[in-house]
Amino acid sequence: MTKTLTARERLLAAARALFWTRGYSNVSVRDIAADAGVDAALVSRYFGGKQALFEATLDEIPVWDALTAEGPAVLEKAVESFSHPFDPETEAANPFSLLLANIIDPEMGDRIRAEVAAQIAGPLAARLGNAPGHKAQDRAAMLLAVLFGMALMRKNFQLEALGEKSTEELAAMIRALGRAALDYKP
Amino acid sequence: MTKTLTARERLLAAARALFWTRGYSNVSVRDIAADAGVDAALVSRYFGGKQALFEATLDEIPVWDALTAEGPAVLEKAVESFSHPFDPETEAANPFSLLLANIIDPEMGDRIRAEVAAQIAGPLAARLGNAPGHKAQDRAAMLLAVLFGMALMRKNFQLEALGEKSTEELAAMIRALGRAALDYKP
DNA sequence: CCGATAAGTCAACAGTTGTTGACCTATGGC
DNA sequence: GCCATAGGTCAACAACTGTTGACTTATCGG
Repeated sequence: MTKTLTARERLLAAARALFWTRGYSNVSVRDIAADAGVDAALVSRYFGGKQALFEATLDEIPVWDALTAEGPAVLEKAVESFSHPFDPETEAANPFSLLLANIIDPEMGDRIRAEVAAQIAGPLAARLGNAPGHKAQDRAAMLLAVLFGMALMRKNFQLEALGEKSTEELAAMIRALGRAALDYKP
Repeated sequence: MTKTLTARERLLAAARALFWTRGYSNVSVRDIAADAGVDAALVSRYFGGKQALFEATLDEIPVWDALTAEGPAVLEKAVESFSHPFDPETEAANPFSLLLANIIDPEMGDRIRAEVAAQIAGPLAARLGNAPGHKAQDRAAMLLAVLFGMALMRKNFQLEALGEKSTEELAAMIRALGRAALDYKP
């Protein structure tokens, strides 16, 4: 029976939803506490402070689908994970939103950069593999640029052309750009 | 003789440099005043407040090169304006940095979205023009995704693979993705 | 039933934010 | 010389930030 979550759990859930969408320094501990329905002092009590609470939400990032795929499925999984419809509810649990929302942050930018390098860019390059005239790191960077670029245009810049597109149409657009990234030869 | 700038001018210059790189809510009026070497009260005196000062810096955005070009030169100008080496000095005057740094901001996000739609995405789509099976808005959105995506990977996420690249190498990568964007057919 | 301990509230702290009104201080016209 | 005025400083304000320690309340073992 999980009807009554503990205050700690409610804080963590509220923190994730807010941090992942608005960014670290745009969220106060009082905002989080209010959403969780508890006192703000509990953030320091239970987690040790605002920074530690943010760090705790980072531990909840799931492993990226595309990194467990093989061969051509890597691109297809990557495309899939970036073409879901834009729903503000779901968005609070989207790890890529977290990265975008906090990469600008003056306090957490470095932390996010490290996370991306270690959990996303590095593993992706390793999975793409090297080939003659095909530096894996370059193609990984280009693929990520395409994926995050399309997410940015759709969710943050909210370009009119992308707002109305279905999952399939979006997937086709991202797939076309993703192929160009993976086919790139210097 | 412009040896001694007026306090108003120094405030505007400092505000642009800070707002365009760190983002609106990550900069305090005291930060700006300190950089300008004047009192923070002058921000409200001369501009009417922090928001009005930010708005004043938006008026200094130059017209994007690519929007004055014709035919294939549109892509080439666009590529060029996104492949300059990453220099923190120059960056403070880069309008695309401004857009990236403030699109997340809870207070200024809407303002930036409007700016992009009116000054960038709209004009670009108009310049690309429609053709059978070639919706201009779609291709404009994809091109912008490629451009901003690569800028994001290079300057914000600071991917290792892109840090060492020369202007020509970067231009080649962005050009390859840009072509895929403009060639896209649904 | 009773006391210990966990779970949570409350008020207060010191620091920072944007903004305001009172004040100072050069400069130039008469 | 004098004083009006633009140009600028200073101290203070209310609101908000993260964090702390004292306090209250509920739960449960004996």
